[in-house]
Amino acid sequence: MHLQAPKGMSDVLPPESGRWKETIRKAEELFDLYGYEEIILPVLEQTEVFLKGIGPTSDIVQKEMFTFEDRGDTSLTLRPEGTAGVARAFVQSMAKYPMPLKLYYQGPMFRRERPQKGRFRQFFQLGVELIGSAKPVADAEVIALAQDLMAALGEGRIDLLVNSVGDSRCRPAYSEMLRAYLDRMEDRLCQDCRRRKQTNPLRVFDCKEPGCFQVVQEAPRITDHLCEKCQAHLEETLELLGQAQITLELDKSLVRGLDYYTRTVFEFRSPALGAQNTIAAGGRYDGLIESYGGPPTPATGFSLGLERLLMLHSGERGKAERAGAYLVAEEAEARNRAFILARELRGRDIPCDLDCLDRSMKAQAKAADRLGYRYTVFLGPEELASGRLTLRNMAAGTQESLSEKELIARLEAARSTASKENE
RNA sequence: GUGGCGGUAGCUCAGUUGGCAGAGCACUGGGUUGUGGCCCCAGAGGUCGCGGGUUCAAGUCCCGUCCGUCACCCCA
Repeated sequence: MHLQAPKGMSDVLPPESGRWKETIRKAEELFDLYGYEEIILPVLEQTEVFLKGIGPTSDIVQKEMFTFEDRGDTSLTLRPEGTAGVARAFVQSMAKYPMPLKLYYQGPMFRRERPQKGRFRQFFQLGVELIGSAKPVADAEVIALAQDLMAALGEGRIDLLVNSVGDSRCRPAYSEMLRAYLDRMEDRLCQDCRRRKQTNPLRVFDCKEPGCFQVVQEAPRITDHLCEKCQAHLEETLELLGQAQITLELDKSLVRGLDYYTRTVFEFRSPALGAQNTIAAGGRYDGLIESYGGPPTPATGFSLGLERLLMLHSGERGKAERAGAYLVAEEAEARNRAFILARELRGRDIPCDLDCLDRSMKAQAKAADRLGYRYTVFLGPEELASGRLTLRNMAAGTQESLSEKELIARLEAARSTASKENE
């Protein structure tokens, strides 16, 4: 029997893992720049958290959650997204914190879907939540932050789509209007949309069937039926984003799958991806925290799919480059010296490595090249006899004979040059 | 949950009307380069996804099953 990772869950191997780490590090730098602090949450929540937050009729809750009974009395679920957990933690422990609260989170999310390009059962999200402000400037800030993330970490064209889905005042009336319209057009809708019409009429806007597309062209848009306050909120948000020189498209058919969204919703999409082309998405959720039993608290945020973001970087894989040295040694005595020298170098923060497979000098030199070390140190028979070591600069192909002391000094000097270059 | 395509060496794949399981890359040893990259020689590496069936004979044909992939559904 072959052991393998569960369906839709993959190992992130080096050197890919290095790119992950680097991307996460840059994102965190940006979060910090905007004044967000990390909240570290459990990967499991009581199932109730997601039922109430995401909505019992949503697909995520209906068929995509990894849910199990914990010793028979509590139903637990692997988190399918991050916002519900943040809201739960807020109500549990942070309701008295000074507002606004600016939080970011990162980690794996889980949805039991059929995997395809850009969609996995375990996927890694980075997200931010700005809690406590109902003002358009809050929406504009998280969108601006997301935009900066795209600019710093994305590649190629990335489109920003924005819309408003209204609030508890204007959305119910609109939903009725839309459903009535769709009822009249029923015979032109596909099977899926006839079902959607009942469960979540807004989603008909997402359908790719040509017939439905035509029907939707003529359909009333939520954006044209917002109440006064939602309308003003949208206009102010767009105004701020315009002033910030952020280019976007007001997409009146943009809707989102999670029930908790109110007013502003947005998505960043790349045409370079497959069918799953949303890299980051989010919006406002003014009712969520109150629905968890907390004080009425407006909030807005977004999350980003790391795998999808990284998929944009096609094939560019530079050879790994390492400061420091690879130590090549032939005979047993030389190998022992290399081992001691490696400890000495590492103690001085100089990266180094050496053979542990008893391989030939040639194979070791090859390894030095493959691993990308800037220097190779040779402890061959000649070096052993003379007591001096050979330091070879791999890029230049030059080398010199040095005492161990001189060699260490040389590598230390090179290390500080290297760290300056990286800044 | 539904559908299309696929599964042969670590990776990418070839394998004829059923007839001894192959190539390139990577890997290991060696030659050459003063000691890596280029080149040359040699070597190691395979339950042909798994189970059943047809056949003298199955990687190849049939059935089932698992896994992967892309799309639908839905979503980061």
